[in-house]
Amino acid sequence: MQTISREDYLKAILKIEEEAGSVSNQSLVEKLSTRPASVTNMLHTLADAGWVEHEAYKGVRLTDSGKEIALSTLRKHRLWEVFLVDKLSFSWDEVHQWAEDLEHVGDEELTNRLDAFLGHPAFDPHGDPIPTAQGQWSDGRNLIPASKAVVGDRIQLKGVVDSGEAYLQHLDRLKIELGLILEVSKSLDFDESKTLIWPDGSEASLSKQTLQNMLVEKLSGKAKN
Amino acid sequence: MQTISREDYLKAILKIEEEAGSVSNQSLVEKLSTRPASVTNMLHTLADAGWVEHEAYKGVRLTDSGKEIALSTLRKHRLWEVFLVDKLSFSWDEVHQWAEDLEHVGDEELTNRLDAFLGHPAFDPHGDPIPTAQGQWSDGRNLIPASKAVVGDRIQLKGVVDSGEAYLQHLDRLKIELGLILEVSKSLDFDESKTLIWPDGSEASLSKQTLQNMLVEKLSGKAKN
DNA sequence: AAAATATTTTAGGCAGGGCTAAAAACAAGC
DNA sequence: GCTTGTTTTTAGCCCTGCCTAAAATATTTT
Repeated sequence: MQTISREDYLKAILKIEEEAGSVSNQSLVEKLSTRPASVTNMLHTLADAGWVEHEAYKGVRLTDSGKEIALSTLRKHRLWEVFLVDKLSFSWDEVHQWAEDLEHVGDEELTNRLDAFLGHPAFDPHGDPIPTAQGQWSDGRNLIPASKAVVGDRIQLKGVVDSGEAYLQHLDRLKIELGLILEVSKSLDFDESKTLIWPDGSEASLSKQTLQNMLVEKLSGKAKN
Repeated sequence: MQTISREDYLKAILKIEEEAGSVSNQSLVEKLSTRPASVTNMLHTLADAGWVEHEAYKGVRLTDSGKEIALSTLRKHRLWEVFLVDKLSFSWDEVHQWAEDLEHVGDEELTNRLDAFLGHPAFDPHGDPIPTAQGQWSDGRNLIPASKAVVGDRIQLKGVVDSGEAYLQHLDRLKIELGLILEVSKSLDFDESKTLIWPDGSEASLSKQTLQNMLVEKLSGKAKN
């Protein structure tokens, strides 16, 4: 039977599979801020339910039914995040905690109605793609970390790698939000920082770390000098 | 610390206090579909937290802090019900279960934003008053059960006593919804049933039980014959 | 390959909240 | 006042999911 904790584990496993390919207990300890023994415990529970395949000391893989639950939970999470930002006017750094709770509420029917009410959004407030009701969620976009952009590029922010509160607030303070178009004006080999130009003409220098977490699309049209 | 179960108990105690004046363990067993021993257990927990005063074998009363939590939970429950009906187009008999989950999500801030988004509704889809952020919720309306109406009265449905799914679906089948205005055309002493006239001119006879659960307002203007 | 280090599992507890069965307290009827 | 029936409490158990400590297995280093 599905519980909040089990859904959280399945969602974490799905995300780690995407990010890293294979899922170690250690990676779950980190992602879920828990203890190794708790992970082993829960993996047994999930394996007994047929949601994961688990071989001792070897790692874990989602089964089809486990992936279905994980995708559904992720879908709910991201739709509720859109709700909180679009309808209740929260900022993108405030919504994660509540979405963690909301993702465990509602069935497919409710989720689909929420989806329709929100206008079938394709991306959540952090630029992450929202799985469809059929469980599709590869977004087909070709995003690169802003750290890979070179001088002269015009780039548009389409997502973030780390959607933690601290990082998002950092972007807020820099007046960087989803959809913003920036131009790379300088690049320092020394610390791999870059200077960017905002649409209003202002400039600022961003650190390598900040740039690595920004997922951008290179715009075809070059900037005019 | 607040948990889902504790909030459920506090809300149940509040409702029983309103309905019956005093709260017995038995009444909680019925309201929460649980067992006597579970109630005793939880009342100890709630008393230790300072949310209720409990004297063995004597009954239980909410403290101020307990009442605050109960009212806040009830407020969230009813606001989410409005959301589900107004925004996601659920019918009034479908929303209770999800609202039971949603009422445990979010803080005051989220609740107040939801309230504003919904346009500060005063009543939920069953006609029950929604407590304000300050915990006021006496609605001042003077509602009577429809069973008290007499022939010739024009009555408007403003709420229901029992908002269980079965009863609400019964009303749906009769094309009775909140705000509907009916006229009493016949009254049978025999079984205390009454015949009512719909705005479209159709008629139907309602049982005593059905009428007792409908909370109505008598409209001042008499019906024209 | 052996030693040192890191990861995972087992063993055994704990807290929350549910349950049953039996005992205790209260309420009613005779 | 006793007896009967109902309500409440106690006692003891179960399940979920967390934890620590220690043992077992992998991996890395030398």
